[in-house]
Order: sequence, then structure tokens, then C-alpha cells
Amino acid sequence: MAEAYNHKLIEKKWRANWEKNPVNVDDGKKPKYYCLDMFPYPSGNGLHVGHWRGYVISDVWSRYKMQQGYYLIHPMGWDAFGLPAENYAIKMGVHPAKSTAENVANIKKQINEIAAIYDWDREVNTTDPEFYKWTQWIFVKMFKAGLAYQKEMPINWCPSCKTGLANEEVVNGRCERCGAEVTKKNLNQWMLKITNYADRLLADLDKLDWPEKVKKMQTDWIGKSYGAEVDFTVENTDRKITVYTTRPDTLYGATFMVLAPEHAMAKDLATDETRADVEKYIYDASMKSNVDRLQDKEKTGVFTGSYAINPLNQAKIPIWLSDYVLADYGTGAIMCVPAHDDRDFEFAKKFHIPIIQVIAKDGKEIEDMKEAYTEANGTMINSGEWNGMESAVLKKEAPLIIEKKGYGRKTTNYKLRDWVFSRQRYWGEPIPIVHCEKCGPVPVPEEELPLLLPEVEKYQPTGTGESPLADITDWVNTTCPCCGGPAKRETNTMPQWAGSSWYFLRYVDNKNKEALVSKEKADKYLPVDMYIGGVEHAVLHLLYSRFYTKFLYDIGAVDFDEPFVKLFNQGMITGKNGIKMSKSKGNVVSPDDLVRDYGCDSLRLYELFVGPPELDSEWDDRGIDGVYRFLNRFWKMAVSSIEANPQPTKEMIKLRHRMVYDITTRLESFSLNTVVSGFMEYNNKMIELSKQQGGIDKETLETAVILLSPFAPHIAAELWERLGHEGENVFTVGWPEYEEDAMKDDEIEIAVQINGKTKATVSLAADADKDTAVAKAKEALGSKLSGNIVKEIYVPGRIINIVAK
RNA sequence: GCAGGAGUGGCGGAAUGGCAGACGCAUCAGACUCAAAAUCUGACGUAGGUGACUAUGUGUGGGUUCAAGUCCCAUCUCCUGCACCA
Repeated sequence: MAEAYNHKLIEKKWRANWEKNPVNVDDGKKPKYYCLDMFPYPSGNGLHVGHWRGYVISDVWSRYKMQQGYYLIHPMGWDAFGLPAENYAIKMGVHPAKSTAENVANIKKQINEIAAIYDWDREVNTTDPEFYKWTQWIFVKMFKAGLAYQKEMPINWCPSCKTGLANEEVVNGRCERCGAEVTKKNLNQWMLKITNYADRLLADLDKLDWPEKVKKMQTDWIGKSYGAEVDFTVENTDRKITVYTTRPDTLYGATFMVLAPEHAMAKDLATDETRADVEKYIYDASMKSNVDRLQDKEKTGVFTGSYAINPLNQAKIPIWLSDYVLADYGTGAIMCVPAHDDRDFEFAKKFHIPIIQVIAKDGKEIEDMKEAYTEANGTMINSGEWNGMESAVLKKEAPLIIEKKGYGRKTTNYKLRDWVFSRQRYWGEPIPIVHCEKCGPVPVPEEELPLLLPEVEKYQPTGTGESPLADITDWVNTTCPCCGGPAKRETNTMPQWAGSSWYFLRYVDNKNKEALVSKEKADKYLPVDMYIGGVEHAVLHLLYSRFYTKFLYDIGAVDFDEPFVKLFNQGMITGKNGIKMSKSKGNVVSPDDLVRDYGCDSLRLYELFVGPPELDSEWDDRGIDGVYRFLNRFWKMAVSSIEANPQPTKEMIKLRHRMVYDITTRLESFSLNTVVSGFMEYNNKMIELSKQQGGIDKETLETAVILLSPFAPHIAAELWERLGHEGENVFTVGWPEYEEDAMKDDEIEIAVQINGKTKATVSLAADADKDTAVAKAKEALGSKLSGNIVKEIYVPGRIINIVAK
């Protein structure tokens, strides 16, 4: 009776072994492979099976690379500053430093249960002063480069989190973190000039081996458009209003102009008759939240009483205010061509403004226009000297024509805005700036960094727009590094994204006191070859990281300008009916019990087996029995094979090569769920072959164990030892290779069809010629074949199809 | 509204244009057992037939092809992202 599979004993034994004998060692000769997980923030809830999946995927991939001869950079760390950690601390009534440390310890313990080969010597924590020293250093460098600046403006304000937010953190008018409605608040903010990098951030997407979806999301977020600015004069004045348009070809069709209510000139355009209405409209608009403004489908507006003059034809058009025009895009003012824009059309209809068609649709003017004709496709009409031109051509040429005539200029625009970088919260990196009345904002000298986050009693957000740090007068009051006079410290802190925008650089040189990362180590270990994580950071962390990396490249800190060569987004694990796992829904599945009952190896396999790694999957506990049974059967087959030690048969050799081929190709294409089913298939076949001689041959078994080692490391290590390799590291023996010739069958089964419908199967030599194959097929079909044979198709190794009438 | 992804048994899912449903879960039957669990063997899309078998079948409707889950056109549903960006 063969010894049964005991996951508890095996896993305990090997866990202890690996602690003493690390499997991933840098001998200085191996090439590096950097496989990175998006580092977690240390939440109090711990890990659920969904977090596990990402870590298992990255570990399997890492171990595969290790098996191929790479030295791995496979680190882990903690994104521990920021709102989630701080909000948790406030809820629990403890200091965030304390709760963060506790949560880190707890999650680290849970992560170790995965048996991933993280190199804990490389661990980083964004709240560690030795780490945030460099987060602050980057800010100082950006300040010196003119990329960090202050601006007073109405920003997105989360009344629940009591802090300002970046555009990227506002989702459908709500706070990305807590879901509260975002309002506007006028604050003096630190901004990062990410817009300086808009073109490079857009263009370099082409270099990246990333999911198309993420590239598209970033492209849309950057939102580059081409067009022209056109200057209109306000009638009877010498004041100008500049509008931005992507459709200068339709300039003759402009019948009115609309300004955002926040436009600097909005109030001034009012006349005595309209002043009351205009001021009321501006006030009402200022009171609306983002959510309201988005939900108001129906257009509203007010006529200012003033008119603008179209520089092209001197036409006099009314100037309106409406909140459908955004203040912070383009110039905050637009020319409106109702005939060729849906929004302008709707507005014109509602307020009875004339509509002039300037592009012929299907060669003619539309009589009773029911909707705008928005395509730039047709001949120009009602357009003076432009009449007869093709709209598509004019669209491209008009910006230059307008520029030459002095009516405006060719421009590009971006949806991307500068990054609101300050937070009115305690738990973040202090912004290393000192405000001096004489010298203005002065950066803390680099040699004085880190600027420590002071200990405080009261760390709750104030809600006033000031950070809790503002209360610590003896911290705030300081001297100017420049002139030595009295000065005050900046009291806002950085957003959570500050640390996560560059942490991956620090892993490879995490103890360096002289530099963010040494030149030598950066060149040797960076950039990241494979980055694995959820898709939720597509326009947040992934965009910010690219921006930071480009900046660090520009100042010569690193030698590459894209941080992540390849990106893989794993799908989410949800509870029943696709509902996101959360504590409040009560559908969180904890991995702890599953590890106890089935073992780490089983759970690792099942995490992959639930479905394609890139898609969301519903978790169903029952399925884990299947992989657990597989491991039991594999174990039983293996130990009895070791005992029987049979000579390899032709069948076994063939199976070995095919197994290597199948597992490798599936793994290479990241089809990890079918790798697991492949193991099951081949195990079933090995069990079948075992029946003849009490087992399968040693080499085939060894091959299977190596193939399995990245997926189920404990059982693989144990069986490798039992196969006579005591003291050897199964994880670095090398990935097995296959030979095409050894996989081939001499005789194959092939389907025989009549008119595309399978009617029989025949077995014939793999290299049989057409005549032989067709003859055999006809024989097998016998009386089923009737009528005239029109065509005989034979695809060797695939099919025989006889077309008969 | 725009863009992307997906629709295959009771369920999760598999199929370089070539025998649809691999692999697994659940279910049912049998073996072992005093019994249960575990394990092993088998059945398992639908309809008809005792049966070998026959017909039918990958959201819906067309098309290309000797051959379509796969390619093309149209259409419906669901999910994700963006959303008055001029």
C-alpha cells in the first residue's frame, strides 16, 4: 500500500527547508528577470482569495523564469501612506503608524502562506523615512525643474475624506476611495506639471507590451486633439475672446458663442438688462456639484447681452453662458456651429438660435434639419471663399489658413490636466517646502531630507482645507534655508501615489543611503520586465509611474524612460453572482481555512484553475476538491512509480515530449487555467500507462515534477528528493525541452466526413498519401456513401471529407 | 451616446477553420464497506430508439468555405471603461 499524500507534513518540511536554503540566488552570472506585483496597502481586513490569485500568477511566472535560468527580482513591499491606512486608523481609534505596522505584520504572515519566493531583503515601506526621503527628493528635483508649482484654484474636494483630489481620483463625480460626491473648493494647491509630458506619455505607449485596453484608456485620458484657436472680438470693444475648436472648417457656420460660467470675462459681458440673470446663472453654476452637473442632461444657459464678431465674415453672433462648456479645457469658450455639432444643435433648438449648414450632406442642403450633421464629409457651402472645398481637406488646412490671416493659431489640446498633488491629511509625506516671505517657496535642502512627519496627538482631518500639521506651531515655524529669516513649513502632505510612483526602483537597492538607486544596480536590475496587477490603476498609478520614470530619466537618475516593459492585468475574483468581495457584503472567502484543509499547493492550483487569469471569476469553494484529488492521484502514481522503477516504453517517451510541449505552450501564452487542466490530463494518461508495469519511467516522472514545480512547489520538492535528488534544488534544474519527432504517432485516427458531417473514423499511417487515405475512408463508409462523388478532400493528420451529390 | 470585452451542457470552462463540450465541479448508477466517508469503475447537451444508431445543437438572422463556436455582415443581451473635452 503506497503512502498517502500528506500536504501538512510535506509543506511544513519544505517551508522550513527553503528558509534555510533560499532557492533564488544571484551568482552574478545569471541574467536577471524582474517580475513585480502591485504592492498592497496594508488594510486591516487581510487577504482574500482574490489577492491570492495575483500573487500566485506572478509567482508561477517568476518560478518559470527561474527554472529557465534567470536570477529573479521578485520583491514585495507596502504602500502604507495614504487615505485607506489613515481612515482605517481613525475608525479603529489608533495612530496610523501603529495600525499600519500591525497590518503589515499580519498581511506579511498571510502572504508567506502562498509560498511565493519573495525576496524579503528587498522589502520597502513607503512610510519608512529612509524610503520617503527619496519620495521627497524627487519632489524637490521636480520643484527645481519647474514641474512642481502652486496654484490657487477650485479643485475637487471630497467632503468625506476632507481633502483635495486629483482628477484621476474622481470617478463619475464621486471620490474614488469612499464614493462621496465630490464638490469644488478653492484652495492653494501644489500641482505637478504632468501635462509637460503629455506628448511623450502618449507616444511611448507604442513601445509597451501592455494590454490594448490599458493603452487605450491612457490614450483617452491624455485625450490629445488637433484644432485651432480663433480670436473673436466683442462687438463695440477692443476685447477679444479666444475659442478652441477642432472643426475650424465649420467657422462660417458659427451662429453663437458659449462661455463657461467660470470664464474670466463672463460677468463683464453682461449688460444692464441681463446683469441680474447672468449673475444668478453664474452663482447657480458655482453651487452645483460635479454629480449634478453630469446628471443635468437638459441644456441650460443665459444670454449675456453682448455679441462677438466672426473674424472671417464679420458676422455678429450672440454670446451665451452655459455650464456645458468646461472652464478648464481649451480656452473655456467655444464657437457654436449647431448644424454640425450635437450639443450646439440641442442648445440652438432650445433657445431658437439660427442654424447654418456649411457642409453639404449627400451633396445637398438639408431642408428641415432634425439632427446635427457631425461628419467632416462633404463639400463646403455657405462658406464664402471656402465654398466647394472638401470638408475633410479643409479641416486639416483651416488652422494654418486662420493662422496666416491672423485670426488665430493652430493648436493642440489635451484632456490631461496637471496633477493636484497636495492633500490636507496627516498620513503622508510632508511636502519639503518652506515658505519665506522674502524668498517665496524654498525647497528643504536635499541633505536635510528626510523631512520627518512629526508625531501628533490629533491627526484627524480638519476639513478646513488645512492639514492637521498646521496646528503644530513649533514644527511649522522654521527658518528659511535661503536667507535664514523666519519662515513657515508647508503643511500639506503628498498623495498616496507619490510613493507608489517610483517604489519599484527602490527594491533593487533598498538600503542605499546615498542615492535613490545606484547607477550600477539600476543598470543591472531595471526596468521591470513583467508587472502584474489589477486593471483599476490604468490611469492612476500606471500613468503616474510613467511620468515619474520619464522625469527621473530626464535628470539622469535612471537610464530608461518606461518603467514596465510588459503588463498583465489579472481578473478579479468575485463572490457569487459576480459581486465584488467585501466585508460589508459578507462574501469574503479567506484563504486561511483552505490552506489548512487542502494545503498551499492545492489552493495555488485552484486559484489558477478557476478560469482564464485575465478574466473575472466567481469563486466556488467546491471546485478545490478537484485539484486536491488530482494532487492525491499524482502523488500515488509517483510514489508507486518510484518503487516500481520501470523501463521507459515508447508510449511513455511520447507522452513525456507531448507533456512538455503542451504545458510549455500553454504557459507561454499565459493560459494558466489550461496548464492546470493539462496536468490533470497527462496525469490521467500516466495512470493509464502505469497499469502495465506498476508505474511510469523515472525520466518521465522527473519531467512531470519539474513542470509542476512552479505551480505546486512543495509536492514537487518532496518528489524530487524521493527521486534520488536529495540536497538538489528542483527549481533551478532547468525547464525541460521537447523534440517534435518524439511526439509523433505512426498511426493516427482521423475523421471521415460526407459533405462535412462526420460519418466514420479510420486509422491510417500519419504520412499516408491521398489515394490510400481516401480508399480507406470509402471502405470505412461502405454503404453510407451514395451519389456522385464531386470532390475528395484529404488534409493529412486532420480530416477526410468526401463531397457527394 | 462612444470605445473595448464577452455570450458554448445543471455549473466553471476547453477547442492553430478540421470528430464541439477537453479538464474539473455537481448529479446518477455500480464496486468496496455491517454502514458511512474516502477511493475505484461507468453514465452524464437535447429529442427519438431496448439497442448499434439517427436527427439536432456554441445568443439571433444571413453570408463565405469541401468544412464555421472560430472568418465576414447585420442584430439582441450582458459586463467594463469614458462620457457635454467643442
